Amino acid sequence: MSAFAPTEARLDVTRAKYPDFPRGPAVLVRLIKHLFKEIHDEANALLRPYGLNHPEYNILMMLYGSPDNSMHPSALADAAGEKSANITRLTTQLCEKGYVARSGSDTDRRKVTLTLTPEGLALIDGFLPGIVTLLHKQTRNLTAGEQDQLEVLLKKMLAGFGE
Amino acid sequence: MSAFAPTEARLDVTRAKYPDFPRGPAVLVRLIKHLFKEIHDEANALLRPYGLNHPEYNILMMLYGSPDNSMHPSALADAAGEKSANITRLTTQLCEKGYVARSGSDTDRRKVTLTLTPEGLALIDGFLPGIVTLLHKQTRNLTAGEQDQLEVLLKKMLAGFGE
DNA sequence: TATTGAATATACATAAATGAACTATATACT
DNA sequence: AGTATATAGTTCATTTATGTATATTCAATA
Repeated sequence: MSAFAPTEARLDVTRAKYPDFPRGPAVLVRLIKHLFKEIHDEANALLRPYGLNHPEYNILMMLYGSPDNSMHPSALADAAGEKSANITRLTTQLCEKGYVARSGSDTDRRKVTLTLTPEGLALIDGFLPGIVTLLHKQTRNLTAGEQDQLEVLLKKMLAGFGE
Repeated sequence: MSAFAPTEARLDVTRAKYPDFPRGPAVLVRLIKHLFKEIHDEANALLRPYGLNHPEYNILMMLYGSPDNSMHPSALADAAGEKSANITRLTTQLCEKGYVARSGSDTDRRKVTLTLTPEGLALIDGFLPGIVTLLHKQTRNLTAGEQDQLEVLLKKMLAGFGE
């Protein structure tokens, strides 16, 4: 039935050996891992024809989510959840492909500005319809009300981190 | 305030440029990415003193979740969500560290059985208290009822994949 | 029983991510 | 001004993950 059932069975075995292991929290964590993996894999499959992988897509979308289509590498690292060294590598690739442009800042010459090129914007316009379809597909089992509920609960859970 | 607020701001910008982009589904997907990253990072930090990373921990726990503390590589790959080539590498490491033993199967000699050694079990006993504490910490913002609700919704969402 | 096909595990080459210096610029303090 | 401290970004070595090809074994069947 569900692909998650074996995970719950393993959890039962674990709890038989180690009764303190908390079922609820463990299930939630494993569900999130499973969902992340599914989301990640499906997005990767969709993006492959465009010559992009998931991290590259993320970077393009972070830039697209900025009013002027541009960000500094450190902000980008923060937004995309990548290490700054990785941002350098990924944005270099995107520059080489012509989707992103690097330019220096006048006010602070340490800073670098990364901006979507017209080609980058065109690429985004190209894959966004597929992404929209995918997003709807990935949440199709939830009603609008359930999506709202889920959003509230996930935000609440996330707020408990890093304190 | 919330570390998630900038993500929502970016989403608003995106929707201004591309109105079809579905807010609810996109928020859910990004929340799951954020949560996964936090969970992953915190677990890694906890496990580092034991000389383990998250995938290695996962493998140990999958074996521990089996009644006889053992599994075949392909089942392990499935359970841990890793590619089988990666399972070979990871279990080789764990064998070298003495936490897992490889042995051939009598009935089907293609198969290899991976089993937790006494040292592996002792290691698990060593880190499990910390894991239990971490799991409680990661879900502390949710009441028991909310955890149940969240579990139901996540399972429902997960069921929509791969059909 | 010999042969083909499918499944399993691994080896090897390639790609991606991380962590620890390193360079250059900016800010703060005396 | 001059020195220390902090920050931005990159480079490089190492670790980690993935994809492809290969070897081994079992099952089916001619």
